[in-house]
Amino acid sequence: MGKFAQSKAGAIRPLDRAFFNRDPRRVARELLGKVLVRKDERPTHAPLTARFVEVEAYLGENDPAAHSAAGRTLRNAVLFGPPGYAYVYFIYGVHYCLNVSCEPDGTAGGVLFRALEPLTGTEEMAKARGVEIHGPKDLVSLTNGPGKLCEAFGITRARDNGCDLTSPASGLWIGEDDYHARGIRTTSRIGITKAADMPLRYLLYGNPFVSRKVRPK
DNA sequence: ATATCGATTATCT
DNA sequence: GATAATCGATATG
Repeated sequence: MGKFAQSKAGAIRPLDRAFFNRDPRRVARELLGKVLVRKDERPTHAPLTARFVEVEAYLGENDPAAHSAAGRTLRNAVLFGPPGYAYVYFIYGVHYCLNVSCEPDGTAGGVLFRALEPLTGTEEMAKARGVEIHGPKDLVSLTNGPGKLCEAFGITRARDNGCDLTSPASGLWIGEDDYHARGIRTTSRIGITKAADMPLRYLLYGNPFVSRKVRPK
């Protein structure tokens, strides 16, 4: 654990598949406060953990902004499969983004992971990101964006697309501890042009690790 | 503080 | 051949 880690995670229990076998809006809201875990095969290797503070729901074939809007392709096949699996895509020729599939097999729908609050393994995350951490405020830049969090966790399509996020055996999974998420807000989604006004972005209001600030109204 | 812009490639039309 | 669920750098108020 890095010397600037802010909060601790208690014992982390994996979420079950039923958690993801629901409407992506419900999954998105309830993912806030849960924990993303990366633990690779090396026994001496400390796990990377970080708490969800910002996600977006994508509604499958009825959502013009979703990658699944035009039907199943090789790229988006995971979204059409069973719930609880990682959909990783490559964007702008530069970045990876990570989603979890939702709803039953045959129904597309997913949640994009937009920002996390790092808990443990921050030194390795900084190394993966190519940044230096001099103080607590620098931790923000590790995981406050969908491309950044993938870089911090070493997530690529070749390595992680299709992996089971309900199983610690997969090395990348989602769990819960006793943390209770407070101050959930919704806004429109970021960076899209179609269906840009739907309020499907979920975040912890005031949390410094979200990708963009939200002004009070 | 906000705005604009270039990078770089898998994927689909 | 065009596009893209981003990021970091640079410019400007």
